[in-house]
Amino acid sequence: MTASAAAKIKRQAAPAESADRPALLLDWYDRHRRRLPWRPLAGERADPYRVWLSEIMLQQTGVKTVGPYFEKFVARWPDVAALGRASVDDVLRMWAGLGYYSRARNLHACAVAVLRDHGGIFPDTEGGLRQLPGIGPYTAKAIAAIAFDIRTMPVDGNIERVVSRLYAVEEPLPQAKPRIQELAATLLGPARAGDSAQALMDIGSSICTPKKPACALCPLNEDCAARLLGDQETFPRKAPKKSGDLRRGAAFIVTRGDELLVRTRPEKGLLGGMTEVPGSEWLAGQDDKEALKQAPALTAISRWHRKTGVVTHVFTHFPLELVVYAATVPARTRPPDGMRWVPIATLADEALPNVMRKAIAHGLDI
DNA sequence: GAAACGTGGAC
DNA sequence: TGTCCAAGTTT
Repeated sequence: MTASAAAKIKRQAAPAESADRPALLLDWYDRHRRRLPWRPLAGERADPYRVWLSEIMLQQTGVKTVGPYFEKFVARWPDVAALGRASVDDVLRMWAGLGYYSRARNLHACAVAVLRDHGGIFPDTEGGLRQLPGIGPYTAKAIAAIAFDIRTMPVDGNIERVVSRLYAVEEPLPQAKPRIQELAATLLGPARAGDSAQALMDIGSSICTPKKPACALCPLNEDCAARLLGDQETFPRKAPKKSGDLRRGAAFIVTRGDELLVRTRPEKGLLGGMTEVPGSEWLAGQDDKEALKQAPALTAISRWHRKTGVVTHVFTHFPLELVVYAATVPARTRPPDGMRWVPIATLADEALPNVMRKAIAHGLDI
């Protein structure tokens, strides 16, 4: 067999090997990368603090949502030392509305640990990063690659989708995670690991989208297995997820002049450490009358006024329906144990999750 | 390994 | 309108 014949057979047998995917990826990134608040200009060194902060905020949260929060945080706390000296309550207040509030606690705990145990300098290894609160396997790899140019491939939801399509991975998620991690790592070149990962993320978010991917624009389209099958949208395979049962409860809006009665939720669990108005438990199959029995014990209240309609909210694992009861009490009425009065005018500064903002708006007719 | 953990946007 | 998805971690 001649050399050219052998080469032809090889091309046909293994087209994936004919393209230098890592180089294609980096070329594409240099021309099309998104400009984002936490990304340095091309060629500039990444700031580990900004990389870390953005990675924590971006966990299960969209780029567009994170933008304003990221700007607020870096304006108030320009480096990890400043954040480490802040109070958890201040951090929680700034985080309010972003969701997944344990991230905010872990963010603060991480800043404190970096300050106390590492002299205010982030560890520059994957293993060192992994030890810090709020930094799991993905985030450790992401910071290592993006901030420290360590040759490792973080795999997020975007990269999972891109890689599962590129190789037409039939195994469903989450079982396929180890396999996808391996395949993703083959897209790493000899250098610029962070840019390789961010190239895949950008492609995943703007080209290799969940619905109707724009394959014509993809630098890896020539030997994408899913595209060759004409089956792009069906990857990644995943088992259907079950939604939780509807839970019901009551929220109690008690006003004393221009002040509102609130309390702080326990540190652990749903909306941990956040501010709320007093309320009943949230249970499946609970009715209004049952929920009203759990109203705060205030003898000054002569009657509850049930507001028309309900407040609905959807959490990750269950939908919620809240009925709202309102009442007013005289000036100088003492708050029940564990509760406090806050001026309605300063509610914007409270660590109020969105479900509570909805309930308060409904109860106050705002 | 599965379940808990927020919220908003897109279709 | 309901469903899916978004730079996952913790228990």
